[in-house]
Amino acid sequence: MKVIRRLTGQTKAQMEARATVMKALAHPSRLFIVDELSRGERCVFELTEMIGADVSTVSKHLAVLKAAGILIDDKRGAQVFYRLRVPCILNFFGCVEAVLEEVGRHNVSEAS
Amino acid sequence: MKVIRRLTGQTKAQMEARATVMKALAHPSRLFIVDELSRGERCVFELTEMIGADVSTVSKHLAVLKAAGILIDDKRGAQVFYRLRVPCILNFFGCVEAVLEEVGRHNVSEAS
DNA sequence: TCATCACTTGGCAATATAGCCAAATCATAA
DNA sequence: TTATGATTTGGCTATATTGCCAAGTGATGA
Repeated sequence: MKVIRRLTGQTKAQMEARATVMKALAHPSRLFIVDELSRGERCVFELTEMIGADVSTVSKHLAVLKAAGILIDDKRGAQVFYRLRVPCILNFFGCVEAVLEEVGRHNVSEAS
Repeated sequence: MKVIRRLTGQTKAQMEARATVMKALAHPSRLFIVDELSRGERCVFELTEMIGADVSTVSKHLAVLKAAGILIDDKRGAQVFYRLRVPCILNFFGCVEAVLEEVGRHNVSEAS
C-alpha cells in the first residue's frame, strides 16, 4: 500500500510543536539573546543594555524563549540570570548562514 | 579595551537576516513542506492535497519559503515543482526535537 | 519600615501574519 | 481560439505579535 503523508493527527501535532520553537527564534532581538548567551549567562539588565529596548520588552522576549524551552532562568537575589538550556541551538546558525549565502549569491548573479 | 556586543549596525543586520529565515520556518504548514520536500520535489497540487488548505494558501507559504532562500521552484509546463535549496535545513530538526524533549521531560517531572 | 533596584505583568495601539474567496496568468489540449 | 488545469495574486477579515508605558512584585539596604 502507498502511504501518503498528511498534515493531520500526529504529524500536525509534531509540526506545531516544532513551529513553537522556531517562532521563539524568529525575532532579531531573540536571536541576539541566544547568540549572546552562547558566551555565558547574562542578567536581564545586561541584555537590555545591549539590545537598547525597554526592559519590559526584553523581559517578554526572554519569557518567550523560556516558554519554548530554549532558556533557563536562575534567580539570584534581585537579579535573574538566563542561560541556554540546549546549546545545540547554536548549530542552527551554520545552516541559516548557508541559506543567507545562497541568497546573496543568487541576488548578485541575477541582479534582481 | 572591553568590547561590548550591541544589537546595532552589522550585528543588527545579521540578526534581522537570520530572523527572516527563521520566520519562514516558523509555521506548521511550512515545516511540513520542508519535511516533505526532504523526500524529493513536489508540485503545488501534491502539497495542497497533503496539507488540506486552500491552494492559494499553500502557494503563499511556498512563496515565503522561496523568498527566504529555502526553496527553489522549477516550472515544468503548467506545474511548478519545489525542492529544498539548502538540504542542511534538515539538521535543524534534530536540535528542535532535543528542545522539545527537554520541555517534555520538564513538564512531566514538574507536573506544571 | 521605607526607598530603591531588578524584573515581570497588564494594557493598549501599531503592525504583521494567516487563510479564504475571487480574479488573473500561463501553458496545453481541443 | 476557446476551454481547462495549475498556480499566483489581490483583497479582505480575523488573529497574533511587538513594543512602549505604567503598575505590580520581590529582594536588599538604609
